[in-house]
Amino acid sequence: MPQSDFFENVYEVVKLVPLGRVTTYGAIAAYLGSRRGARMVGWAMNNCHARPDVPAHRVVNRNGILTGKLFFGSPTAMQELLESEGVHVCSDEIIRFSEKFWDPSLELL
DNA sequence: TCACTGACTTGGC
DNA sequence: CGCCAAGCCAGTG
Repeated sequence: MPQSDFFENVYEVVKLVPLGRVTTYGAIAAYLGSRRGARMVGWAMNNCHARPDVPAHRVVNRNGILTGKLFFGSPTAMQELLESEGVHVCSDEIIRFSEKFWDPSLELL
């Protein structure tokens, strides 16, 4: 076990997110069992720098806002990545987020 | 063991 | 539509 199974679980779910789709911290946390554990998901993403295979840019808050874009090194890196995958972003907010939203506890059911 | 922190969420004003 | 306070869990010092 690398660091923590919890983190690995988060990474696993994030990696399962289809290209062109996005998910939320709460959704992942809910899938793990703790809806309020969304902070842990964010914390796990903070460690995502140790997991290059984890598309953290596909993880946003429940409002569809690119909350962690500032953590990508470049303030536009996250947006560029999403745009590159077909996800339109405007003012740090994902357009038609409802359609792009991918719920692991729902789609991965 | 205790206390602090954090890329969140929700409810209230 | 905006900001504030509380709740939650796990990791680190």
